[in-house]
Amino acid sequence: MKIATWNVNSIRTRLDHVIEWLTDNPVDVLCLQETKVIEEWFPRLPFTKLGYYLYVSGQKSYNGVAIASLQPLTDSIIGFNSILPDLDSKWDEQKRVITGMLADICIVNLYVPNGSSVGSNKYEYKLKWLHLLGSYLQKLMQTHSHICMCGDFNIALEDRDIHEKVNNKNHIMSSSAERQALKSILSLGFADAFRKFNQESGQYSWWDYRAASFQHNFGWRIDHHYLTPELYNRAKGCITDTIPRNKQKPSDHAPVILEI
Amino acid sequence: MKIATWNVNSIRTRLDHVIEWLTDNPVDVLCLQETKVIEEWFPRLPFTKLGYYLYVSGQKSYNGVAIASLQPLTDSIIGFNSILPDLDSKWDEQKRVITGMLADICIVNLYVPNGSSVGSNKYEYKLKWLHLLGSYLQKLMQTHSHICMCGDFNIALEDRDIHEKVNNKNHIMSSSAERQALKSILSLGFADAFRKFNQESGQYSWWDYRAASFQHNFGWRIDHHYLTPELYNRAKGCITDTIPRNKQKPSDHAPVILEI
DNA sequence: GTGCGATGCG
DNA sequence: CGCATCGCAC
Repeated sequence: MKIATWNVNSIRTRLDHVIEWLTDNPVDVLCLQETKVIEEWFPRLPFTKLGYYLYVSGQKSYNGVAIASLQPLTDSIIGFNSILPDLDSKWDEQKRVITGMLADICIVNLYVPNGSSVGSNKYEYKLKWLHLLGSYLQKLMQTHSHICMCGDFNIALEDRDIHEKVNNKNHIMSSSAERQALKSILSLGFADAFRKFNQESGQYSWWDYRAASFQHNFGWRIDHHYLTPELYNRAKGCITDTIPRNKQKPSDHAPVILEI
Repeated sequence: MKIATWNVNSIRTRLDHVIEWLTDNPVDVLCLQETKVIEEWFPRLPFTKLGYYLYVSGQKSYNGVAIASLQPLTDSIIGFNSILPDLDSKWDEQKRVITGMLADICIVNLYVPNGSSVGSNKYEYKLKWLHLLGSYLQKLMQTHSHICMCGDFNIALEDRDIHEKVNNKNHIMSSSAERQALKSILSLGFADAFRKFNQESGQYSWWDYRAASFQHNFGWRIDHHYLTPELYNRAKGCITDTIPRNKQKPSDHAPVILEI
C-alpha cells in the first residue's frame, strides 16, 4: 500500500499536475496540503474519475488539506476539536488537519504552520499549534494503534535535511524550539519512515521558488511520514518524486511516497 | 504590401500568439494596440528574431501602441504633441498614437479611447481626443499625401458593423456623437479599406470576453484601416483573421490585414 | 517566485 | 471575462 503526501500550493492551479501524477502513480492514498480552496470549490470530478474518494477541509486562499483514497475511508474527521472538545474552536479556523481511517490505519494529514520568522507572532502560533497537535495525537493513540502522520511539517528535523547554505538555528523551519516541539511529538511513539531507508543528505521535498533553488538543489526535507512502531516495521520504502517539481509552473513541493 | 492592425490586450501576455501569428503571416507592418507595458519592458527580441524593427510607445498597465516593420521606418513620432506643439502635453500622457513613415506611406497607429459609457467623463475625453486627432491628421496631410490610419477605433461606424443585439445609439462605440466625430475625421479624405471589398454584416474584429460572445459572433467591427484616396485605389484586399481569436487565452480582438 | 484576492478598466 | 496592480503569505 502506498500513502503519498504532497503540498500542491493550490489544487486548482495544480490540478493537471496532480491528476497526471496520480494517473502515473496510482497511490492508494494521496494527502494534499495547501489546497487553498473552500470545500464547495474543490475540483472533485477529476479525482472521482480516477476512482478516488475525497475527504476535504478547505478555506479561502490559505491552507486547506484533503485526502484522496482509492478505498473509502471508514471515518474522517476535520480539525482538532472533535478529539479535543475543550479546545477553543479558533484553533480549527485554519484548515490544517484532516484525519481518516483506512482499515486499521489512522492517517493524519497535516499542514503545519510555516511560522514566518523566529520570534514572530506566527512563530509563537506554530509552536502552540504543535503543542496542540501533541495533545491531539496522544488522545488519538488511546484508541488507534497504527497511525501514519504525514504532510508538510514546515520543520527540517536534522541538519542533513537542509542544504548547507541556510543551515542555522535561527532560521524558520530549523530553529531549536521547532525541532524540540516536533521531537516531543515524535516521542509519543513515531518514527520517520524516510530515514528508515535513506541516510543521505541532499534528499529534499521543498525548494523555494526564488533563486532557482531547485536547479541548485537548495532544498529542505520538510514533508514527512511519521509512523507508529508496527507500521514503521512494515514500511517497505519511502521516496521523493522530483519529476513534478521539474514541470512548468510546479508546486514548490515534491510528493513523497511511503510504501507499507 | 500588407499592413495589419491588432489590439493584443497586453503584448507580454499575448507574446506567443503574436509571434506565432507573425511567423505564419509575415506582414510588412504590424500595428499593435493595448500593449500595456512601458517601452523598457516591451519584449523586443522575439520580433527582432523575425526580422522586425520595432517602434514603441507604452505606459504601465494601460494603452500602449507599437509598430513592427520588416523595413526600417524612415521616421517615427510618438503622440500628438510634436505635430501639434501648442497642444497641452497632457494629451500625450495616455500612449495612444504612434506614426511612422514607410517609403511614401505614413502609417498612423491609433488606440482610440474606449469612452466607458455615453455621457461619462471618459466619453467626453474620447470625443475631445477624436477632435484632436482630426487636427493632427489635418496637419499631417499638409506634408503627406499617402496616409494609412489604422488601429482600434472603439467605434463601429455603421449598424452592419455591430451584431444586432446591441445595435443602439446610446451604446458606447456606436453613439451618434462618436460616429459623427469619426465621420468628421474621415471627411478630411479617408476611406474605409475593409468596405472596399466586403459589404456584409457579421464581419467583426472584436468580441467581448463575456457571455461567450465570440462563439455566438456577437461582435463589433471597431478595428479599421482608413486610407487616403490613392492608397485606397491601390488597396487589393482587407480581411479579418479570426484564427487567433479561437486560441486559448486570446486577445478579445482579431488582427485585420490590409493588402496594398 | 508564485498564488490568491481586491480593485480598476474595458 | 480577462488583464494589470497591489498587498499578503510562504
